Amino acid sequence: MFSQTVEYALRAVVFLAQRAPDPQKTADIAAATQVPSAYLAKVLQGLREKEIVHLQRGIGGGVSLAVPSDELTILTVVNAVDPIRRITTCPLDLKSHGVKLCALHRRMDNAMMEMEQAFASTTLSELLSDPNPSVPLQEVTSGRRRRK
Amino acid sequence: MFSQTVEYALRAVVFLAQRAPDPQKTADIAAATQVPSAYLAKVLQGLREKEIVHLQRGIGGGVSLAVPSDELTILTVVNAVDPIRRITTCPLDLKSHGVKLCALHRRMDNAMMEMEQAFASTTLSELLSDPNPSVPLQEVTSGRRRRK
DNA sequence: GCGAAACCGGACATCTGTATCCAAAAGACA
DNA sequence: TGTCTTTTGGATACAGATGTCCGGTTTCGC
Repeated sequence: MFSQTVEYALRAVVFLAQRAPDPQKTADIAAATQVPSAYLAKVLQGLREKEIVHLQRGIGGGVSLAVPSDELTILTVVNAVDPIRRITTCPLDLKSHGVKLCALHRRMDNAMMEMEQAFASTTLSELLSDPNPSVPLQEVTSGRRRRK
Repeated sequence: MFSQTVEYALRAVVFLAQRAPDPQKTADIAAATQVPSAYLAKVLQGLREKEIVHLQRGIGGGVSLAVPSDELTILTVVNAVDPIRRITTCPLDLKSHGVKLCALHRRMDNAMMEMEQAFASTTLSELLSDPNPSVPLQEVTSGRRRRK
C-alpha cells in the first residue's frame, strides 16, 4: 500500500522534527530510523529537491527541516517521494466517461481522497505532541528521561 | 497506490458480474477491459485459487464468478491479488511499542483501515446498480459519438 | 474417437523500486 | 591554503511486479 520509500521518508522527517532545529548527519538518521544509510541519502535528496529538507555539506553540516514542523504535513512528505495519484479520468479512456468516473473508479478515488485528507490534516508537530505512550522512533523508558 | 494487478482484477470481476452467469472467454474479457490477455490469464488464476472465479476449459467454457455478485466485495477481490497489509506491529520492531503503535504508524494504519472498511462495504452488485451515467467498462451509447 | 476450443503452467523478458558502493564536490576551520 | 568532514551523483546490483510466449492439457460438440 505504501512504498518503503514513503515509510523511510516519514521516519526521517519525524526524526528531524524531534531534533529540530539541529542538523543531523545522514548516518545518524539512518541509525535512529533503521534505514539503510546509502539509500536514505537518496531519499533525502528527493526531499531536498522538493524543498522539504535542507542539506548542508561539510563540518557541522547535515540534514534539517526546511519547513517548520507545524507547517509540514504528512501528505507533503508522501507526495514528495511517492505521490498519491488520484483517479481524475477514466483509466480505460472511455470517451463518454471522461471526468465522470464510473461507480468502480469513483469509489477507488474516494478512498484515496479520504487518505489524502487524513494526511493533509496532520502536521509533523501534531504527530510529536500526540498523547501516546509510544513515541515515534524511541523506546519507552520506565523512568522519566528526556534529552535534546 | 493500487497496483495494476488490482485494477485489472477489479475490471475483470465487474465485467463478469455484468454478464453473469454466462462464462466469458479470457480473450473477450481482455478486450473489454483493455488488459493484456496473457497477463489477465495470470490474474484470473490468482482469483481462481481464492475461489472467486470459476474457470472452465473446453468448448463453451470460460470464466465465471464463483460467488454471487451481491456477496462479493471489492475488498475480497483486492485482498485476493494484492492484500492490504495493515500495520499491526511497530515496523521498527521497537520492543516497547509492540502492538501500541506510535502516532505516525497509527495514523497510517487508520488510513488503511478506513480503506478496508470502504471496500468491504461495497459489493459487486452494488457497483452495478449505482445510479451513475457512466457504466463500468461501457461507453454511453445514447446520443452521437464523437471522433477521436 | 476426433479435433477444435479454451484454459494451464512454466520459462522468459522488461521495467521499476530498492539498495550498495565509491570517487568527487563542497563547506568549515585552523 | 590545506585538510577533514559530509553530501553528491553516477554506476551497479538485485528483487519483485508486470508482461509475453508457447507447448501441453482438459473439455466438449460432433
